[in-house]
Amino acid sequence: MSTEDSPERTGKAPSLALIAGPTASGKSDCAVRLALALENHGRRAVIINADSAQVYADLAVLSARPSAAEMQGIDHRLFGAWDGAEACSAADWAERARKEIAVAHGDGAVPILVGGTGLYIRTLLDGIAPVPPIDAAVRAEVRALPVQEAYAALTEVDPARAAALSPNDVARISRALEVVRSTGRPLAEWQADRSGGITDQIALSALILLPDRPTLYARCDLRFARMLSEGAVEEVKALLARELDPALPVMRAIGVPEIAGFLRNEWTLQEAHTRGAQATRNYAKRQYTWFRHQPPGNWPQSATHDFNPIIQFASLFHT
RNA sequence: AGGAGUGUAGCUCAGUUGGUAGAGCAUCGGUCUCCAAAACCGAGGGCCGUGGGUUCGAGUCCCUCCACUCCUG
Repeated sequence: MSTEDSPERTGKAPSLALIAGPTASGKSDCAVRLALALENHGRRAVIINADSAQVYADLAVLSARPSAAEMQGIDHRLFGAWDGAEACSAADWAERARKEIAVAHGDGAVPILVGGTGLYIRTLLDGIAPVPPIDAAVRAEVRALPVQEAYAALTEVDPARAAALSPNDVARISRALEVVRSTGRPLAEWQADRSGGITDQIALSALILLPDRPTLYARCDLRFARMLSEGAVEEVKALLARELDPALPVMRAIGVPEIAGFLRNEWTLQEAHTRGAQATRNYAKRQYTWFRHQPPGNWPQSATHDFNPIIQFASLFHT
């Protein structure tokens, strides 16, 4: 139900809020605070997950998915929406996020995107090359190749892409190779075009959370320690019992390999703790770099402790 | 106290028959078009425990001292 003076009624593009930042920057908390502030002003809000790990049902503790109490009655979407047995791609996620955003708009609610997966957010906003789904057999075949062979093969079929990549870049080499083999066209041809982006259709209010590095790392350590005391080991035990393909994203989420090693008696719980905390920090640093350089320059940045929804997202309140 | 051993980058360690030092990890910087909590690229950083000796030249050999570890008492 939209209020009299909502953007929809005034003919402006519907609003979309976005809170992004590295892991442990306090995004979820900020999102809930923004949602509550909006509701206090008579606007409904829906929080939509934009994190590639929180998407999996199997990872509640290890992905730091907000609990019912933390959600504080605000609608949350796409949290635990995928079964760990299936891999969620950037385009898969973007498609569902688009739908959730449309539903929210239809209800007169403000969708608030929260997450740390830059590629997902970019795919949703800017769209992505319309490469058709890759033939499963081709994908399996390509991924089974040792890097050097894959690189050599790519040099044959798509020399331009091969030249642009490091011969060690397994992920991108296999992507480029599967695209040519499956579609018959090199990646560059597909990438000449982008589709699916929603930037033109919405009024985006974005905020990037970038706590100072020492604070962020301290929060990463705290976060992993908390996970261990809140059932992370049990969660991994249950996940391992499913005997999924170890190459699946769920199986590689931070904390899973580390705790799995402990459960296999390869190292101690203390060691798993150390490794998990380290992996969290390493990840946070990569995200830091992404969020510092990849988003458009006009997206405001903020240290977490500065967060004040009414000031940072003023445009959502000036209706 | 005696015996043995170890002291090289923030950490774990390599350093061949003596020619003023390397790796992995961490840290820092960066890349990023469909498994991105992925994958990859780059940089900085060492009076080689201390003091002396041998030598043209010592992390590398000899002695002193200091620290730590283990064993025996």
